[in-house]
Order: sequence, then C-alpha cells, then structure tokens
Amino acid sequence: MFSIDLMSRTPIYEQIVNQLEDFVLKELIKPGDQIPSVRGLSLELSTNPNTIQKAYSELDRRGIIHSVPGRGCFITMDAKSILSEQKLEKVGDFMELTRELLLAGVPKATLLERIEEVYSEQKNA
Amino acid sequence: MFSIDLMSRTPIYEQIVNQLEDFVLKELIKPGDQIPSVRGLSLELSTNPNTIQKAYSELDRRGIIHSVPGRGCFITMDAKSILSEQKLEKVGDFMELTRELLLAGVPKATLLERIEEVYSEQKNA
DNA sequence: CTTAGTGTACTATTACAAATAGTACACTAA
DNA sequence: TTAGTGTACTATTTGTAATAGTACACTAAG
Repeated sequence: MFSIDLMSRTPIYEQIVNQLEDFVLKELIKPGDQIPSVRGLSLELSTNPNTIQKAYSELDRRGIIHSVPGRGCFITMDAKSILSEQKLEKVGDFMELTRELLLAGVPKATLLERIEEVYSEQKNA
Repeated sequence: MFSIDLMSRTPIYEQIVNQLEDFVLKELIKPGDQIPSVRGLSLELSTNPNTIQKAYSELDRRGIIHSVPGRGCFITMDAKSILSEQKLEKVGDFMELTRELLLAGVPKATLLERIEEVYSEQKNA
C-alpha cells in the first residue's frame, strides 16, 4: 500500500504522511481502521522504525490517527473532515499556480479544459 | 529588487533563480539587460558570493543568462521563450493540484471562478 | 601599465535536518 | 509468560546548504 521514493526531495516521513492522508480522502482506509504497526511498516519499506514513528506522531498530532500503546494506531472518526478542511487552504496555491501559467502564456481555455478533464475522470471512478 | 527569506525551506540560491525567472517573464528585466554582479548582489542580500554564483551558474546552464568573464551577466535573447516552455510543464502540476482539491470536496465551480478571477486581474495590469 | 571590477574555480569548514542505529520502558492481548 | 504494540531517548551518520577564504583570468577605464 505505502511506497516511498528515496530519490525524492521530500523527506520519507513526509511522504508517509501525505500518502496516508490520500488514502483517507480516497476512502481506501476508513475511520476506525487499524494502520500498519511502526515496526511492521518499517520492515515493509526497509526504513528505520524512527522514521515511521515520526510520521505517525505527526498524524496523531493533527488528529488524523489515534495511537493506543500496546494496541496499535487507528484512523480517527473525523479524519476525513479534518483533511478536507486542511486541503481547502490549497485553493491559494491553486491561484498562485494559475498566475504562473498565465504569465507563461497559457490561455485560459487550456486550464478550463484541464479542469473538465480531471472532474470527468472522477465520474468514471 | 531581489529579496530572500532565510526562514523558507527553499534554498537561497533557488529563491534567486525563481525570482529572476519571474522578473524575466514579467518583463521587469529584458533580454540584453545586465543583472547585478555576483559580489554586488551578495552584499545587497547579505549572503555569501558563492551562493549567488550557484544561482547564476544554474541560470547560465539553463540558457536564461549569459555570463561574460570580466564584464558581467546578461539576460539572453531567448530567455523568455525558454522559460515559457519550461513553465508549460507545470500544467501537469496544475492537474495534480486540481485532483487534490476535487478529492477534498471543492466544487468545480469554485475553481472556475478562481481562474476567472486570476485572468481578470491581468487585464487590469 | 595599473587598477578596479567582473566571472570562475577550488578547498575547507560550519550548520542543520533527515535518517539510521540501538536500547529501554510501559502497555495490551493471547 | 510471551509476543506484539506505541513511546522515549541518546548517539551517530549522511547529505546539502551555506559560509569563509583564496586564487586566477578577463575586461574596461584611468
């Protein structure tokens, strides 16, 4: 399920965080579900347990997962709403990127087409 | 003209590169124009000359500027076209971001509105 | 020619964050 | 009791960015 890119400039622990957030939003993992153990995932990904723990601490801090000593880590009930709200802040990034493309001479129509494309992908899913 | 953010996660030399690229696209600097000297800019920004040189080497490598030993650094004639083409690759990022926002529940109409907003900003400029 | 100002190249060092290594402790469930 | 959890901690390694300092070749102005 998880996969990491050692060549990427984004830290491994951050890749884990991003991927798990994606899984939650895509509902590949649901509230209450248990996620892989720190040691288990570190073996699967051939990383150090501390790297996984750093990712899980971050997710716990944000309220996405709930860690229970001796039992494991579980997706919280309101993980999805937290993430959705968090992603809304990306609308600013969206506009920033739009400005860059405008500057590069990309016509408005092109962007509109791309949006249609992405939103129609979803209907087929 | 240039400014750097020491707190940013993006390296200083990369901030320089990005800003100069922006200036070219915005035509604040034009082909043939001379840009600040390595030592001059390092003084202005209170950075090490090597940091500026790293940025300039990168820009030279990409064909954005042309360095002439003993004279200075100048914007190349086709800097803008190189940058425009380079930015086109960002359409992929645009779609990726659109997918994220779709996943977070942002309605298509919101994104379309934002695009209109950005493109109308430009008309006023 | 001299001088000041350019870009360029190089080595050494510092600073910082990510990642690794290893250990230890407390808890839970079988 | 035992195996599997999360957690905490220190020490170390690694890679990159940035700094520090020096040196060289070139150009233009005097």
